[in-house]
Amino acid sequence: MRTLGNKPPTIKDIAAACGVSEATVSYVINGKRVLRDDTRLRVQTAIREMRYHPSAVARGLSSKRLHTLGVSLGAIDAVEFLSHTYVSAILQGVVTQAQSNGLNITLFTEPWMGSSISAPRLRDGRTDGVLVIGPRLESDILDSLHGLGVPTVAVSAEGPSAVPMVDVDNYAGARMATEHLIKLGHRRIAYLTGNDYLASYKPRLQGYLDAMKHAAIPVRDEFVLQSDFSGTLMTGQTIQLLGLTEPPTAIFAGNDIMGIGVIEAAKSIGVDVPGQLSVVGFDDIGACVNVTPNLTTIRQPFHEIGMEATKLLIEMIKTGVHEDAAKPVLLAPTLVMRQSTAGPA
Amino acid sequence: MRTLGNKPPTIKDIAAACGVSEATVSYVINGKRVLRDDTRLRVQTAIREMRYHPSAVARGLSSKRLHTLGVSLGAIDAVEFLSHTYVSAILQGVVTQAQSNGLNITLFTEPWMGSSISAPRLRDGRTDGVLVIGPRLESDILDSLHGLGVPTVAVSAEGPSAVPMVDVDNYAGARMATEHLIKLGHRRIAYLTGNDYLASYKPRLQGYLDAMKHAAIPVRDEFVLQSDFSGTLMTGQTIQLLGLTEPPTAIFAGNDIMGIGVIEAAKSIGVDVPGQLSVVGFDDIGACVNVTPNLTTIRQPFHEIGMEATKLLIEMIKTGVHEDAAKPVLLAPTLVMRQSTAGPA
DNA sequence: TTGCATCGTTTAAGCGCTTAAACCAGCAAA
DNA sequence: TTTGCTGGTTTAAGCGCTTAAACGATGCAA
Repeated sequence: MRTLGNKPPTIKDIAAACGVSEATVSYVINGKRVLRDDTRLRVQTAIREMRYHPSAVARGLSSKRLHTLGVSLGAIDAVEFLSHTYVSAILQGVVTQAQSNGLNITLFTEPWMGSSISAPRLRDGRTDGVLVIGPRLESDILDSLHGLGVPTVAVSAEGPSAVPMVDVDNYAGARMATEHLIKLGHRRIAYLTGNDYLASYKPRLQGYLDAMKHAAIPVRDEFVLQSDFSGTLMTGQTIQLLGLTEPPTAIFAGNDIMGIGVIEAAKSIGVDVPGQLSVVGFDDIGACVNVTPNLTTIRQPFHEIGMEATKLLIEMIKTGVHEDAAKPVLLAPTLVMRQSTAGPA
Repeated sequence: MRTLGNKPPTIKDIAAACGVSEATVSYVINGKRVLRDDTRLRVQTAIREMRYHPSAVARGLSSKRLHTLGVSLGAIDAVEFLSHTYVSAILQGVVTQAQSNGLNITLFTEPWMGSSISAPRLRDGRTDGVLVIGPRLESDILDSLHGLGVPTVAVSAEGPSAVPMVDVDNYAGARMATEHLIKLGHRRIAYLTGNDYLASYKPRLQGYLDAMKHAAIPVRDEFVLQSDFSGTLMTGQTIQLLGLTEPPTAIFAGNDIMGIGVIEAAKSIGVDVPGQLSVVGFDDIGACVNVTPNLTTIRQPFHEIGMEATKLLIEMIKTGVHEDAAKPVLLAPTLVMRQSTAGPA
């Protein structure tokens, strides 16, 4: 047995050991004042020898900065959310940027309980600002945080909002995907849209619709389906689509998970991809290259999204201001052509 | 333009608004003393109306608890590390457990710089304890934290150590995998081991060796290769193995990424899996079911590992003690049979 | 009536830092 | 010799909480 928490040295201990005041030690640490060389050296040595490190908490209390950014995944269930590879991909970007600015990341695990309860918690001094990833559409999290004056940046949220936002250009991506199919000669193109509580799917649907319209291809009602990530629903819908008397020759899936699901479903009923059916996804998650055929998709620059959002947030924290209703930063998607698309039979 | 950070109300404001002392407000919040009903109600109302939430930092300073657990991915590069799906899987377990205990998670982004620099930073009051995931073998992080009295639990670390550890039973898993192949009739079984700075691969190798020994199958030197996650090295090694005059009929890969790489490499040179070559992986990451054929593998209970480690850590923090040199907690792996293994040709 | 719990609340110290303001040589200028 | 700087350091207040200890008002037994 061993007792934990033998108390770490404080600034007082260092000051005493060196025969100087606490203020002097503080100035040595923060370099905010010129000190005599020998004093500085003496203090630095003591710090090293006594393995002193200032308490972030005490520091935070007096300086109002904890050098930590909060990430709220709480708008929807944090655990489930983390399981989506795209969330970890964004998180990687966040960590990269935070790391190079000497900041740590705190994951808020509590689910969003509405502005009156949750918002104040995100302002409890633990973090200098908050990054909100993929808030549910109906959540008031962004406005609440903004209202409380918490530096906030959102990723994959619905605009316009007073909070700066970063996202891939969903509209452009969807249009790109659809136009790719049209260019290949497809005209019967179906679209599978994702969970309706996420912001990304509206502009994607619009991109699909506009691309069709622009090519003067009428959109059939039965070709636009609301799906979700669950395999069963997706499989059923794919089979249903392919069972139509005039089945689509191509399916644009709102994300890769669905795209892969479509491929599996098609294969399961003996429909050849891309021979009889072309499939395009969205996101470019790692699994795309593990399906046969590899999934053609629209790549989201997740890492950049995370980095950019974090950069904006750090900027806000530093300057202490931001423009109301800044335009969303939309990063460009790219078409990644693989093996799941070809001309129609 | 808008200025951020309009100051949140403090306990003082609430006290003033209610005409009571700050202590009373504190007691209302923490319930550590009996108060008259009307006082309590009055304070609670004010708290709600003024949207007050206590500063975690101030609280942390006086009570030495920030209700936050630190996760150090810093032993190796945090960003790269996060990209491994198994890290996010463990993280999910950590978040699950933390969430149900009302704790948040802080990701430490700084790489490990040696005990004298990094260890004190992890004791800066920002977190109540630290979870170290997959420290590099040569790192002294565990001993340093232990020496400083920081509540610490390690995942995927090498034992024995004074720090409590949680991991899958790597030895049992590897042995299970190898025995599965032996049972199928294989005798020429190769083993591809992973990066040598991670703790998991030693017991896995030993499990393989012992299984072979137990079956009285001599292990050929050329069948045991040190590989890593990079596709190029793996591909080359697979092709090299299959090019031997007496090639292996089965390959046990130290993890799924390598296992999938082996399958791809085999397919690329026209070797049928599992017809001519059986492959087993380790981990059971999602991608296993996206390869053709689906990868047979040893499943690690990542979620449970994360949960268990977090549970231990919370326990340590609560009690303030832990036994020196506790036995590592090893969770049971399971064999997941899919399509990449069959009897030898 | 006095003494003594009991209950509800306040006082005040302390957590470990930062930082404006005060202080105190030592030195140059007048 | 006095005055006024200047550079180096200390003083002390404050950040927003928690909590042991003190306090005052009641109620009750002796």
